[in-house]
Amino acid sequence: MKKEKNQAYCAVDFAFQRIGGKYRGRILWYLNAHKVLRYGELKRLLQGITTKMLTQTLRELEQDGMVNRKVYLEVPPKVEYSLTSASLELIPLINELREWADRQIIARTISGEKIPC
Amino acid sequence: MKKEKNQAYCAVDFAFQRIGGKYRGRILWYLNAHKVLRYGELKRLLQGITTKMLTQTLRELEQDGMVNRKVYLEVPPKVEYSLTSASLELIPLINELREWADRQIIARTISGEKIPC
DNA sequence: CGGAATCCTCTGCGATACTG
DNA sequence: CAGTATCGCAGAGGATTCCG
Repeated sequence: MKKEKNQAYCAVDFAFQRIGGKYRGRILWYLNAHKVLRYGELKRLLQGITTKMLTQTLRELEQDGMVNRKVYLEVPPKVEYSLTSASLELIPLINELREWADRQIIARTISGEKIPC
Repeated sequence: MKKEKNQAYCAVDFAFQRIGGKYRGRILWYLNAHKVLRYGELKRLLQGITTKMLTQTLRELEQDGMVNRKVYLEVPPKVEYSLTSASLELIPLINELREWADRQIIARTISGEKIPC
């Protein structure tokens, strides 16, 4: 049976369905920073992600029109991922989210916490 | 054992941990639109949410410094929720996310889909 | 009115092994 | 290299009942 993403109740939900989840945000972020990334490069950047989750997340992003997947018919195989026009529009927003988060983290880091990356 | 929110790997993750999840986005959005909402008003707006999830999500948002919780010592009880300075900074971003989503939805609605709210 | 307490289901995600 | 295929679990989220 096909997995149906349950209907969003409103636009806010629709947006979060597309950028939420454990890795989506970072994948989009890395793809923007590097413009084009191969599967293995993404895997290295995402440090510790399993092939299952990476593949699954990339396929979902692709279905949502958030990434382009370009397959080169070579041996060994080569697949490149990049942002689409839709996800590119999102980058400035994700960047602002990141800056907001940075400010929050700094405000709390007086007590010692530190967050890498 | 206390539930520890696992450390964010980067600022992008930190942000999504605070606004992700099934209801957080809409709760923040509604709180902004109405400025102040009582527990029951939120419950009505969120249509179908259980008391468990609403209470739990509100408590997490409170711990994260994303909402204020004001208890009135009356009978019957009265509790009001509102945004904090931290979450207020997020509103313009959420609004842009919403507008982005609207554009995506319209682009797909040629095929008939419709999303309320 | 604004929850708390249980119990239960489902699924996001991880670990591991295999492949064209 | 870029995946696919299984198995398994913890935790997100739901349904229901009770309470000051």
